Amino acid sequence: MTTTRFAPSPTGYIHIGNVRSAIYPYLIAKQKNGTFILRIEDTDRARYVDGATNLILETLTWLGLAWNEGIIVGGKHGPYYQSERKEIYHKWAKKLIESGRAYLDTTSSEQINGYRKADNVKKVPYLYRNHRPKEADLSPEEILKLWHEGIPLRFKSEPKNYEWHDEVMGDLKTGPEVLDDIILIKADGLPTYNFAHIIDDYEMNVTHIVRGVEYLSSMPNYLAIYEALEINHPKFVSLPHVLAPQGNKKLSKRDGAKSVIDYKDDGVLPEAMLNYLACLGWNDGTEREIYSKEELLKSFSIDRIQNSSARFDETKLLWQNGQWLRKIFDEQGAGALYDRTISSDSASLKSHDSNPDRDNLVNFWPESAKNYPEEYQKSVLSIIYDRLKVLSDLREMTTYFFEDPEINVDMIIDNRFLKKLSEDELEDLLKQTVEKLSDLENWNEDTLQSALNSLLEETGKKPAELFSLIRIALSYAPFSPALNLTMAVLGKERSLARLNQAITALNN
RNA sequence: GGCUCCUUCGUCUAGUGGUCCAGGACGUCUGGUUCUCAUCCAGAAAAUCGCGGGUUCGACUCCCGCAGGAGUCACCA
Repeated sequence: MTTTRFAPSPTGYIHIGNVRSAIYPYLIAKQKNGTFILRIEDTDRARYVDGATNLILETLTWLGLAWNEGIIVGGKHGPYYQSERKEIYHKWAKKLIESGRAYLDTTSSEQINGYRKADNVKKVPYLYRNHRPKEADLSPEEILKLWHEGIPLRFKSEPKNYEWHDEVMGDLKTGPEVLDDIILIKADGLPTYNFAHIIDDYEMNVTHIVRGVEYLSSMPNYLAIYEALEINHPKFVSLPHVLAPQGNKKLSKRDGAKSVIDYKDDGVLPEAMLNYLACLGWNDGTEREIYSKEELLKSFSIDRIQNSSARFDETKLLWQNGQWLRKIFDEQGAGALYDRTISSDSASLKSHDSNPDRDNLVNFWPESAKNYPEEYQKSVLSIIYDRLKVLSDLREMTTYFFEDPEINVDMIIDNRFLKKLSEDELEDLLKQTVEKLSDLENWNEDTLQSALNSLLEETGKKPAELFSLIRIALSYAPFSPALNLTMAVLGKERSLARLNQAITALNN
């Protein structure tokens, strides 16, 4: 029976750099019909952040990583908050005291700092075990009698070599110099991570510990504890770091690593996020790029996890998102996408009416859209879905077409087709357009199309240049339905007014 | 500094001794298609496989050394 766990501490949000230690254990457990546990490691009361647990729940739920044992859902190995498991840790700690492998740390922090400095000056590595107090030699009975809250309990290490196997990193080994007397139970009576996770994983029958490589250097100390406790250790799966887009640093909150859940508000689909993250540092050896959760469950294997770190690339994430957007739109219709939008923010979109026609996104247009013919609305709908890269753009895009746009000359100047042209030239082209269109007597799609065509001939510009200019001047949108349709819908007066506005804006 | 890990196109990666003068994807550039913009399609540029030795008929692939990068040395996880 495969059992894995995700064991975050509630000290903040889950960011891109550490969410793979939830995704991979989920896949490992679920593909074998095993158990995926969610345990909260809240033994550090100082760093506890209110609401962090909810953020974790929200993130996992959004990604579709359902745990079948843990907080909220319960299970036979609870409680799943470490802060509620104190007695269990103390029971195991006593076992270590009784076997002579744990002792009371009576050293003050000032003393410890002194040792550290002295060792530094002597250029020898600081190890606590070189400075054990005489109380370390007390008999188990005496230690048990003296132990009370306020005194930390330390592991009594024995220097030796360790060799072990990591499912990702392979065979590893270290020398005796890395072993030290680490704290098992802190002065406040709660265990350290180092001790607590070993006990919990054992009691919860965890078969694979999936965690970041930063724990690798602590491995010998953990192995020593397993040994002293006379219990078998799970398999170790160490995940390489995710690097920040720039530099060579591990992605971390300090460097502005974004919360995974923030991407939800940005309009990234959970399918795309899961797909991208799972494939960052893992692949099945084929050239496949798109995986649903079900497909990941089928293809995933631990031995194909990369052992070098990977850089987070938002561009590729957005590409993935575009793929998924289109996939879901094609397979499930606009309503399915809309449901995902409304769950985050529906500021400028009409709120969910009772019994809406889910398959017709037009129902969710802002009020102002009603002033436009249905044909135009539908055209806008298809044009938007063809171009959508990020779901939240939907909100902004509706304003391009249905609200009065805000003038932004930079959009013209920075346009990839227009930046080759001078501002005078742009202004000239717009003036010619206004002149041509002013003469138009019948203002409809057909007459507009022929007017645009002859304008193209007269100016000798490339279609992409002339039409991009007119499009932006008209709608301030980077794309739009066909120009003739747009102008027909806007009407002569409004179209010309917007073009003239753009001319004025260019002048300033 | 000690210890440990890592090192193939800008980025994610394929590659387990010959089929690799290194393949795919993102991004970039060019062209085509669709009503002009997104998509889609085609093509191009892009890695002396970190460096130096060795083993071998033959190495990106095995061994050794070096360099660079990262992680870790808490009563944090």
